[in-house]
Order: sequence, then C-alpha cells, then structure tokens
Amino acid sequence: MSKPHPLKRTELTEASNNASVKPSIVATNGGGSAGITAQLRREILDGGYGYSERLPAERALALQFGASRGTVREALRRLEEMNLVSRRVGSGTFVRYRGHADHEDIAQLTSPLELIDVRLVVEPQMARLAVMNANAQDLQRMLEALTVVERAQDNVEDFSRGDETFHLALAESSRNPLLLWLYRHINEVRRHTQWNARKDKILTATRIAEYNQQHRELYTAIASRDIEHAVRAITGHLEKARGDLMGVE
Amino acid sequence: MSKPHPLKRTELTEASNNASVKPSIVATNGGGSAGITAQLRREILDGGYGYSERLPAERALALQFGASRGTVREALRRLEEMNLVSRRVGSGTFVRYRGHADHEDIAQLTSPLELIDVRLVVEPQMARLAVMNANAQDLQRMLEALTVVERAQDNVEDFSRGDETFHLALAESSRNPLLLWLYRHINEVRRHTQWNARKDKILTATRIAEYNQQHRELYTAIASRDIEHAVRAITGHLEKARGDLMGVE
DNA sequence: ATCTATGGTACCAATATTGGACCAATTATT
DNA sequence: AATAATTGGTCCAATATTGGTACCATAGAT
Repeated sequence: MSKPHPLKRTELTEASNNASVKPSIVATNGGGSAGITAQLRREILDGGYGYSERLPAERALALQFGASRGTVREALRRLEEMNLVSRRVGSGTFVRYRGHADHEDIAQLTSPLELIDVRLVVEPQMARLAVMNANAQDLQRMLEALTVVERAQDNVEDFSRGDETFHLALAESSRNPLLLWLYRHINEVRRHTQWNARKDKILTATRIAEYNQQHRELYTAIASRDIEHAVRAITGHLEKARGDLMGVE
Repeated sequence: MSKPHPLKRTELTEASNNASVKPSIVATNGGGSAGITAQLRREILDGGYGYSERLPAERALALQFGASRGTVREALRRLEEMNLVSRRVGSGTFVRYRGHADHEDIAQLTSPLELIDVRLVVEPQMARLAVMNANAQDLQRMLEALTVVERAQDNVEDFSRGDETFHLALAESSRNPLLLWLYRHINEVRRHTQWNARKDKILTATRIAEYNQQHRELYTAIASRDIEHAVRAITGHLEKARGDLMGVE
C-alpha cells in the first residue's frame, strides 16, 4: 500500500512502528504529562490547529513525544478539562477552540431571530435603492427568480433555494456594491444558522403561498418604481417571517 | 449475500491502486478524512484554487492522498457542507468560495457616498439595540472611546482612529453578534475607501468639534436609555457627514 | 513504607476506512 | 448520431483505527 499507515496490523503491541512522523518540537521542557499539555495547548492557541481539526491519534502522539500512551492521555485529559479539545471514541481528538470568528462561527452565535432583525434593517434599504437604481436587466433577473420560486409551491428545498436567489437578485438590483457584498455575507450566515433545522416546520404550503404573494407584490412595486409600496412590501414580508418564526416552537 | 456477476465492463477495478505515489503532503495533521478536509480547506481558503475552478476527480484525489475514494468523498462532503465546494455528477467538484472579494476590492467599487448610505442603515439599528442591550461595561467602553476622541480636537489622524473606536464600541453595545460582525467588515472597507484621500479636506477643526458634540449626544441618549433620542442623534450625525462629504469637491 | 507518576500491555466498543461494484449524468471521441 | 470515457452518487461487508478502560511493574519522591 502506498499509504503511510501509522500502525501496521492488528494491535499486536499497541505501539510499535517506524515513526515517519517527526515531532515539530521535541521535549524541550519538563517532558512529563504537564509538558505535553503545555506544548499542545500552545499549538492550539497559536492556531497551529484550526477549529474542529483533528489531532494525531493518542498512539501517534505517544511516539512523537516519546512518552507512553497513558501519559499522553493524561495530557489530553487536561486539555479536555480546559475545553480546548473534545474526544470521540473511534473518531479522534478534535480542537474545540475558536481562534477567530468567521462565517460558520458567527452563524453559531446568531439566532434566527437576530438574523431576521438584521435583514429587517438591510432589506428595506435594498428595496428603496432598487426602485431608484434597478435597470432592465436587474428586473429581468428578479422576474426569473420570481417565476422559479413560484413554481416551487410544494417543495421546501426548492422554495428555499429560490427564495435565496430572489432576495439576492434584489440585493443586486440595489446597485450598491457594498450593500450587495454585505448581503452575500448575511446570506452565508443564513445558510448555516439553526433556521435550517426548523425550516420544515415553518415552511408549510400555506405559508409558501403567502410568501410568494409578497414576493410578487415586491417585484411589482419595484418594477413600477413605487418606493413606498416596495418598502412596505419587503417590511411586511420580513415581519411576517419573523412572526412565523416566533410562532413555531 | 453474493451478487450476480453479469459481466465485467471496462470498469475493472474502479481504483487501480498499486500507485506507489507518494503523497505530496504527508501527515501534517491527524490524517484520515478529517486531515484531508483540513488540507483541502486550507488550499481553497489560501487561494490555491480559484473560484469555480475544478478540483481533481475523487479517484485522483484518493491517489494523491493515499486514501480510499470513500475517505476522500467524506472529506469532500464536509467541504460541501461548509459551502466551499459544489459537486455535479459527471462533471466534477468545483470551488464555490468567493476568494474573499476582499475588503480592498470592494472598497475600490464603493464610493464614500455609498458607504455612508449603508452606514445610515446599519448604525441607527445599532443605536436602537444598544439602548436596549448595552450593559455597564459597554457604556464604560463607549465613554472611554468618547473621551479619547474628544481629546483629539486638532489632529485628523487621532480623531479618525478615535472615531472608529467609538463607533465600534457602539456596535459591540448592540449585543447582536451578527450586527457586530457586519460592522467590523464595513469598517474594514471604510479603512480602504477613497474617503481617506479627502479626509484632510473634510475634517476641519470646526467639523471635528461638531462631530464630537454629536458623539456625546449619542452617548448620553444611550446611557439614559432614550431610543428616540439615540436614533435621532446617530442619524443626524451620519447625515451631517453625508452632507459634508457632498459639499467638498 | 507509601504515594504518585509513568511505562507497558491487553482488550473493548465505537467509529472510520477500505475496496469493490454498479448507477446515472456528463463530457469527449469517433 | 452513436459510442466510449470520465465523473460524482450509492451500497456493501470486511478490516483498521481510535479513545476508554483495566491491570500490573518500576522508579522517584515524601
């Protein structure tokens, strides 16, 4: 086999092989389990291992550090106590420390309600700008997205994708690159947020029909360059979504 | 259960191993599907693969990493979950990660006026939430930033930095992680925008004094939990900035 | 002498990987 | 237009790896 198998065959000696792995740092310190804890802690905190990355297996670490598996386990137990790693039998040891918050992490920290609150601020402005700035091509794109989403009356996934496309088309129509850029980010978060778990409960056929009606109303308002109407439509749309979200537990 | 063997097609072994191909990158991490995920993720995020570029086929990746196809598929499944790639049957796996239409790029496309327009949408909401959610520590941070910026009456650079800190403190006080995250991004863009070129013309001593007065008014409103007042203050502040911006050519 | 940390070994149950085959969609070739 | 090659999607059973645990021996410190 071409793969550098860390271990050879069945567990004959629990730990015995020609380590092709070289320890990045070798026992420059106390060397006990405390020293191993310190080294691993340092590497994790310095970002050597990213969030949810897997550490080498205990048996591999034992080789790297020239210690027994028990000692390594003691070190890992401490790291687990510090909430830096979590361990799963059969799977491995994984980093549980978030260095910098980014796309996925922020989604973890954001509740669906907070997300809607932010959209409730951003999207009306998008609608306002779209009325003023949208060109024929923008309207065309919105219309296409609209027909797609209207065709997905009974499929939650299809509607979800279509809805996303429609709102993105709205963002593009604002012709404000920064606003579009922001909305793309918001959309990323939306994809990862816990809302997806409740999606099936919220998106009943009735609600989908109502949402689509509001979509069309919004499009009509923008196409006829009616600012007041457009803002009212998008605001109503999101407030209804907000209400539906709170009504379901 | 045994399967009927109708006939062998060209697909003899689906994965002709024996490859003896040394993986270009060896065991820098835990190995396994988790390790493959981490490596590919790094490569994509670091721009090793451009947007919509095609990754090697699963069977090829399996050879490269010295793993089975199933393992590679598991890694790709994770990347797909992170919205970093998308896969199409018969076609391949493609990068779906916008190479961070980076702050600098988006700043190039954004005029100072467009920037203010976006801030005019986001910041009043921040103020509103700050009135409701700010705790003692938040108010303390805002106050500190306020005193700093008030001390910089005659230095454009100092005022600029202080102003940034104050508005960031406001964003933190909103206690909405998504909103804070968004504002951090907006702030990054603001740093790179062309506004910096005109800064010296706009930020006269008189205007700095006026801005600081508005800053204090905003802080007072938030500290006394007056939503209407706070929103009026931040809105007036930004609209004045908008006017000043347009008045200078 | 007793306690503590470590090293070593063996086994377990949970999980992951493997290697194979076949499928359906897509692309390239003839 | 027909055919061949390539690609991701899926299923399966055998096997390998992984953290969890128990037990014992040795060395050093108290």
